[in-house]
Amino acid sequence: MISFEEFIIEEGIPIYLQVIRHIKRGIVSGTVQSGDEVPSRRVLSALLGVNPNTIQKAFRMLEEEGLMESHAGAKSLMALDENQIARVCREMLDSDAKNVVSAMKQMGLSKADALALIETYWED
Amino acid sequence: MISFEEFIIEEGIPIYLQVIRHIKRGIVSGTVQSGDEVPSRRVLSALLGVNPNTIQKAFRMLEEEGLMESHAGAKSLMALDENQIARVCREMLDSDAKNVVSAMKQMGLSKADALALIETYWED
Amino acid sequence: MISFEEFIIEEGIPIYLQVIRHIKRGIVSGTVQSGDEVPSRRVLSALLGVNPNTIQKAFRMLEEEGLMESHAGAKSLMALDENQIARVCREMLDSDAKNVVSAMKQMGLSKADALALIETYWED
Amino acid sequence: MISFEEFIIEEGIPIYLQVIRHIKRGIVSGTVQSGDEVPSRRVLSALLGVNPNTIQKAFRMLEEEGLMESHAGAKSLMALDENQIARVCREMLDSDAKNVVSAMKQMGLSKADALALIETYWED
DNA sequence: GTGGTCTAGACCACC
DNA sequence: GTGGTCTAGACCACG
Repeated sequence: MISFEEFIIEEGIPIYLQVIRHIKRGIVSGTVQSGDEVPSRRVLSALLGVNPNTIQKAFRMLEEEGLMESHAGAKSLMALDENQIARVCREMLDSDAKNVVSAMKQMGLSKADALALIETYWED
Repeated sequence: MISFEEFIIEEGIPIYLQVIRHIKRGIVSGTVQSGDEVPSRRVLSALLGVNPNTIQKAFRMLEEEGLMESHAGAKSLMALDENQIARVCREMLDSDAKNVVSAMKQMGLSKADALALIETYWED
Repeated sequence: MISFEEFIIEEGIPIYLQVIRHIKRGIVSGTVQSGDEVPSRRVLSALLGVNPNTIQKAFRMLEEEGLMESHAGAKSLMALDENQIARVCREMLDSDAKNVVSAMKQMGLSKADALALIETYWED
Repeated sequence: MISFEEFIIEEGIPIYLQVIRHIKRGIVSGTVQSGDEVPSRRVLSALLGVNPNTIQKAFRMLEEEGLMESHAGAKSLMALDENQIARVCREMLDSDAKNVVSAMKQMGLSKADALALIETYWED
């Protein structure tokens, strides 16, 4: 069962995108694997305090991307092959790294300063 | 005059928030200073290819935060004191650093791996 | 035993309503009479390829309307008196006739055109 | 401007389908023509007493079917060519005629009885 | 003012 | 219990 223990909703970003991102990060870390069971719409929406439809939208997009399988009346499962896992890893790491580098550069930090800053926050 | 040369609109995030973020990052980098002139709503909306109302919304929120001053019929100017600059720097760096550290940790990267990844992307 | 030989499920209308309508049309035609046996939930759900709960819902509404009687462990039977038969006939014919007349009028057909159209389709 | 004067919501059928049907019947009757203006989402939803999204869904499907054109910030217009008009006419008349003939036959009416019934209701 | 999207709650059919 | 759909209200960007 995929965990949403430490999931915290951020403001300003669509919740369904945050749910997708959470699962994809789990794929990258290896804690989410093919065949893993996904919490039901009702359970997860109650856990996160959002509407079941918001969860449904996230799951539907994951299904359209070919990462999940849903069948009416049955549990939803992750369905990942090697290519998909590799693609997700590449996309997620690329996206986050690019974003933070762009932000740091815009704020005038040197590479050394940026790395030092991130190293500092790592200990939190 | 505050520059929007390299400003690129991202999808999925409200544009007015991106405009605010751009200016705040300029404050952090020092390229935006107190007294600097802000492009007019009309000019900036044309430059970015968005609606003047969207720019208006960003400027209004910056005014409410006390970072900008607008007067009818006159140029808008940045109005920053030391405390505000310090606050903005702290908030922006804190936010971006926390986000990337959280993301990397969720994806199971070690500190060394994360720093190496970011270092790689810095050269782009 | 009430027949569901020619029953075909339409999309976009709740199935339990279609089941109720099928039985009521049988009442109008006289092929469904008081005392007639109703197929069991299990048999009918298998025949129509739908879930037993869906049939259960249709039967429960027919019971609440006083047209059917169910007893635990026994066959369900139609229970119709003259008033109910008359009411069902009136409601069903009235509803269908009104609907088609309204539709044809909205589509600008003259009475003669509408009657000719229906006459054509009758031969199908 | 397309009229929704005599539009009455029926229960048991999705409202957005009823809105689509209303417009298509207008196309059949010729009261809805290419280039005709469509009431805005807000105006129509208020008029019918439903949610703007329900109207939006109907309009979106009409757009996907190629019968309407919508542009953000601008009025929506009907966009019909001869082939589309012919197709809509055929589909709508066919559907309504088939439905009523099927219903009347299931209820055991003869062709003469059915025609007489409809003729009676025409005068309403 | 316009249309587009996100979030929310209720209902349907299925297992 | 499950997922799928319909209706509802608020917000965003646009003209």
